[in-house]
Amino acid sequence: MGRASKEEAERTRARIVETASDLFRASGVAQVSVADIMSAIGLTTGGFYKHFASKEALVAEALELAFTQASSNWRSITAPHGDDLAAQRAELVRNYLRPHPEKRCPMISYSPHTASAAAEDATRSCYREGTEALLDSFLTAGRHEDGAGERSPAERKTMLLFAAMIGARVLKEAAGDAAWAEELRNAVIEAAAADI
Amino acid sequence: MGRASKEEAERTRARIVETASDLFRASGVAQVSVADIMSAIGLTTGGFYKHFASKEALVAEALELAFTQASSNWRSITAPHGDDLAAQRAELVRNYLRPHPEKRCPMISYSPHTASAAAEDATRSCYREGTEALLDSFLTAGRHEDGAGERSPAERKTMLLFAAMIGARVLKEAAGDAAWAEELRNAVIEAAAADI
DNA sequence: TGTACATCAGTGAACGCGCGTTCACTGATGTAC
DNA sequence: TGTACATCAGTGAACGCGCGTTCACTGATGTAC
Repeated sequence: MGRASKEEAERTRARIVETASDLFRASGVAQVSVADIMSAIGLTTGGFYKHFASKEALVAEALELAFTQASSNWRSITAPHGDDLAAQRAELVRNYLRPHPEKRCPMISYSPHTASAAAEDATRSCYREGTEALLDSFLTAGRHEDGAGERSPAERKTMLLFAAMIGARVLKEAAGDAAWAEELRNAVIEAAAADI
Repeated sequence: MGRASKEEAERTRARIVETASDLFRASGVAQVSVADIMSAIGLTTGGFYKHFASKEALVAEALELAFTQASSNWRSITAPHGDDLAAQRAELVRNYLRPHPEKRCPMISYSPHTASAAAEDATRSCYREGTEALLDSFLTAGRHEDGAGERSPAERKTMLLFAAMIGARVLKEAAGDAAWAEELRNAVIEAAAADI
């Protein structure tokens, strides 16, 4: 043991953020303890506080990373469809509503924590900005329209789709298998494919 | 103190469920302790276990009550609009997306708990059935169509709206004030009013 | 109807557990000469 | 370059706290005679 080198320490810090980001995303912030995270990377609990002032301080960084990963994942999904924007958006929705046990959506996984009083302002800002980035990315996958003015009717319909895709997953995750959950999923996918 | 009468005990039990239902709905299951509930009705913690085997057993009953109240609330919203089904549905959406700090939506408040491993099957079934009832109520507010066969295209669009309304609120509650949250809300309301 | 006893709703302290955080300690790393 | 000392990443036990649950106890209610 003994003191770790500067490079090692920096790598440890990064691994804490990466591991926490994955675990929080899979199970939620409240369900994952500091000890869970540290033992997942083979260290003991106490060392955590050499890198972060509190668990909450980690949450903000983990959330930021989760949004970065989600953003890049969305780009990789839309990219193959070139200029066919409706196809891009439809593929995004289809992929979003496919069941992934591990890679859940940060907008959903972190929402209970962020909505609670325990969340610091930094966490909430991060959530706000991360979600806005995903929404923007979703909008440009549906329609090109630069200009910070009013949303076009088409954009407002795309926003409806965005909300629907998230609502469908929230209900699905809470309800598990249910005929209506499958129907909701299909209704959202159909609407995405049909340009509403 | 001493032993309470049968009628009193029955009333106590009912008050526990009512109080828990309100508190869980406002703050989430994990954020409300057994002591919180009991002290809210002026009793001490220990007495709780004369009525329920565990906190989890209460959750299922509280959730059922919350869904019953939400259902009856939805009926009171749609009722004044008589046969104008589009207006019924639009009013439901508008009301749902109005901010109420206390009367949050059980589908949202209970979702983190129900989605977690801590939830018993009874709780999950209750969530499933309660949500199905609200969805059915939302569908018949949008369109009359009895017959358990395939959903009509119009019904599938109404299901999209249902998911969107919930997704918009989840994001709004986590993000708080944000321009895009307001835009999402307006997009969903607009779609409801316009029959999509 | 009156009496003696059993029941059991509610009390409040205690238990056990998990968790976030702290702390004295270790020893390799970094630094000053 | 070599040496002596300070730093500090990581250890692992301990602390404090909140929470779900248990338990011995109280005394009014319910019941059996």
